[in-house]
Amino acid sequence: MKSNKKILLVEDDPNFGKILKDYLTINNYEISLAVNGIEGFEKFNKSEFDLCILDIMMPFKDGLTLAKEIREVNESIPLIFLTAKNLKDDVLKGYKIGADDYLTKPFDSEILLAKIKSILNRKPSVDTEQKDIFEFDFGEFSFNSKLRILTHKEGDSFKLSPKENQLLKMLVLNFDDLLPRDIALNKIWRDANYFTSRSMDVYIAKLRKYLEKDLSLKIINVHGEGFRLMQD
Amino acid sequence: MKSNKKILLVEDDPNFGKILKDYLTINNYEISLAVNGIEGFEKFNKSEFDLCILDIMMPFKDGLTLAKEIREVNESIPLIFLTAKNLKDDVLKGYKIGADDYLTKPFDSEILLAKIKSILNRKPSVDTEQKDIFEFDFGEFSFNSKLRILTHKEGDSFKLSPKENQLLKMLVLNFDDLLPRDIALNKIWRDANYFTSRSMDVYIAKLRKYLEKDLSLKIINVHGEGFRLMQD
DNA sequence: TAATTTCTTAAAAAAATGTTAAGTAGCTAA
DNA sequence: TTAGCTACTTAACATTTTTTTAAGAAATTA
Repeated sequence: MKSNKKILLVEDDPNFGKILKDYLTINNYEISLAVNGIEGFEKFNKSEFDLCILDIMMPFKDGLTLAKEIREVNESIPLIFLTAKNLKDDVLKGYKIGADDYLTKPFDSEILLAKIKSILNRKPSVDTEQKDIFEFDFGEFSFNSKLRILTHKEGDSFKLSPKENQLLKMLVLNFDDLLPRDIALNKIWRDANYFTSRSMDVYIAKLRKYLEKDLSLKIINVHGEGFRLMQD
Repeated sequence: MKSNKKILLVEDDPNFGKILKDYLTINNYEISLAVNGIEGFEKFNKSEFDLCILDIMMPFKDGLTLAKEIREVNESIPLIFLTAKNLKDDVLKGYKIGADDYLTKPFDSEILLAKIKSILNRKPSVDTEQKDIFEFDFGEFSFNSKLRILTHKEGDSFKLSPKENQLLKMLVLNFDDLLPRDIALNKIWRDANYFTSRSMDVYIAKLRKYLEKDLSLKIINVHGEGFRLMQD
């Protein structure tokens, strides 16, 4: 049985990398092996993977930095980190980036295999991402989320900060519909707690200020649920 | 911000269990602590949980056996195992049952927290959230349970509170049929006792007030059983 | 009839949001 | 290097919304 699942393995130790690659190959995964973060990112961009296994400690570009870059391009691909030592800080950073798991070397290969299976067998998640679209028109505004510029018909235009931009983009993508708080927090702030939530409220206030140029547009709150960008 | 996520923690060491429970409680999770597999399964069946943390080594009924029973009833709830030693066999069995993760004692509490967040923040899988119905028509009303708006034909519309909304949704889904009190309490209040029951009565009264715009609709009480939304 | 359950209203308590401003950290240019 | 800029977070206080609790009346059941 061929699993036909494709895994990107980034590991700087060539011996260990080779052995791991062979082991996973025997178990019906298609493995692309990169020896450092730079090569890893190149390979990642060249083809489509189902999972990444990243060593954290690597020369040139470490696994966490690589993970961040990967997350910027693809926000849902599962990431497994390998740590040489049980460095708590690295582990926590990894989770913050959006790791699915981490393993401390030396680890048992069967356990890695079990983890991989467990992750890949998960039901596919809803992909909310719409990567290519970055120009939007709504109300009297046009909004370029790549340049982070919000322009009003009359000529006024605002440069948006990264967070303002992401939040507005999510609101616009869900125009007239609910943008759940948790979803936005986990996507933009990568964590949902009291403080990130308050921070989000501050950003909502900022966006409201921009949008008040068009009186027909409103960001309304659905108490306890989230926000909704709508037009009368 | 209240996370309102409910976790079933099954751990036979009372000291450790208590400390872990407190730690997670501080971090805004609602914890139900059971001291063995038998009690764990009882608690699991009594209310709705978002996640289970199971110690493997326990008297009477070990964590793996409990996990199997839980899986028979609920095939998607995330499971985290705690193992006293790094017993490979247990770990593999755990994954086979459908564990999301395991942690070897002693573990760092922050890491457990990161894992919990990571698991709970996963995007909802396709079959649960996405296909969810949230638009209903009944009597002279249309009801959007996502935006929590109940609209009467004449144009009147009400913003519903989260609890009003959930309760109405359950009534509508069981239109003309009995909605058992316990079911609703466990689902919405996540607990069935005297106080939640009184609270539910209050909400029933509120819903009746909204619905009286359409005289043909009624929420009738089935004494000792529950409520029934019906139309003459 | 006594015990239990439900109805209703009001008040109290808890939680979430709106808004402004101060604090902080990182970056950049003089 | 410092001063200034930007983005973001945190604090503080006001306000709104939601939920719980209490308590007496009414209804139902045994």
